[in-house]
Amino acid sequence: MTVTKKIGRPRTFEYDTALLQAMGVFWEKGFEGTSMRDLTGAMGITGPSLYAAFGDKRGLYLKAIDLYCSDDACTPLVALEQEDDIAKALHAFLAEVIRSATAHACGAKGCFIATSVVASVGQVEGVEERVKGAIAHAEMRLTARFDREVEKGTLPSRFPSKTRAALLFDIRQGYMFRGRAGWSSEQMLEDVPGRVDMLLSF
Amino acid sequence: MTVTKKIGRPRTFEYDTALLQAMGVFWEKGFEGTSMRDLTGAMGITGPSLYAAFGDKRGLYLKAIDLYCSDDACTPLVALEQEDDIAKALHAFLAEVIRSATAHACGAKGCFIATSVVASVGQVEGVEERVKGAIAHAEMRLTARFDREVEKGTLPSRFPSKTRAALLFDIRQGYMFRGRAGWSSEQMLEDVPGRVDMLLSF
DNA sequence: TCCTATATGTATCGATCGATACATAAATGA
DNA sequence: TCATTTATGTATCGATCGATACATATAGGA
Repeated sequence: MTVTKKIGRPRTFEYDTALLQAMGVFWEKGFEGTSMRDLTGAMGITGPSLYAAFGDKRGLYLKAIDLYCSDDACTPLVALEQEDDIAKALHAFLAEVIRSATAHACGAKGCFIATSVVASVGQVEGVEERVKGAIAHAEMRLTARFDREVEKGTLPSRFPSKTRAALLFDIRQGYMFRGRAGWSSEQMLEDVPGRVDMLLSF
Repeated sequence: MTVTKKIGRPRTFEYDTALLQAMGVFWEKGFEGTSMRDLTGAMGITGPSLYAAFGDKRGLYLKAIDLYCSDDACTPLVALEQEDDIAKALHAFLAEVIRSATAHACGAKGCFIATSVVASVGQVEGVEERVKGAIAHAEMRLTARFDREVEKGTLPSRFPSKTRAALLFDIRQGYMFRGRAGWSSEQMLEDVPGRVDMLLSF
């Protein structure tokens, strides 16, 4: 990676770190519930610096959403893709879903998209398309994981990867919702094995 | 029902109707995103009347949540309970879920609790316990519906009513989430039959 | 017909909202 | 060295926020 030198006074804060802090605040308080004071306080920068770097409050919000949806930000998906045994992979996926739903690094509960951003659909321009994109992206990766097993021969060729991926995704939403509502991870982990069996049945 | 006459000047608006209007606004805009101006405008009353009748903004919000959770406010549950044939009942339940997720009477999409109120958990005192209660209440009714079939003998005694009810509830959350994100009812209705079969398998 | 109790409408409160003007600081390029 | 460019810190903008004081209106009870 080349360090491109830019003219002008350099930033005294890390862009990505500040964005991550902002995401945490939005996650917990929602778009309207978050004030500029909340943001500048958590990000450790002043108002003008925030506006110069991220545009306005909405721009920062959309950038936080994009950050959450990018790369390996979704740890359950990463867990699903890294484990070769499909049953273990599904268990790892759901366990990680439950873990992140009850105790995420940023302190908030649930899923940033599913239990926080979703409420701003129709209120903040640019959110709906991003949520739609997040669903499509996640379901694509889930489907691909099932397809991998079909190609390996572990699952039959008639296995409905797409519909099972959709079901798995909805199960994920359920756990995220419960997590936000205060359910304990122990409560939710109980029926994981049974659900894994059902997801793989044919 | 006895009409209890009260002293003092009578209200010029209907309490329940105004509360329903308020719920619609909260549903669409969220707690923080809703202003008193939004509320008084939709409810057709002035600020002082609102405060006199509902306490404050938070009090009105909690009363709106209670209204949504009460009685037959949840039309999918009503559909599930009214149909005797369990397969048809499940289909009717999910069809009604999808219908209400995409085109509810109040104009908002998704589920008031699952895609709007959920974001205010931890932000508005009294919300978390209500969301928890709503989940418990819904799952109880779903479980009872499966148990009814077990008692009838339509489903075997070993049928896991409780875990299937939880799965059905999570499927509901998924549809509500997708509805809020802008999915069409046609898209969602596609895999309903397959999911009904899965819910009834043993 | 008063008295009490409740609801309404007008007008407005202080606080906080998101956003910015302005001067200053710190980097590069000529 | 000096012009240009970008970031920072202070101070503050008008708008809107949730909430209320006050006078007035309308009911039942004595």
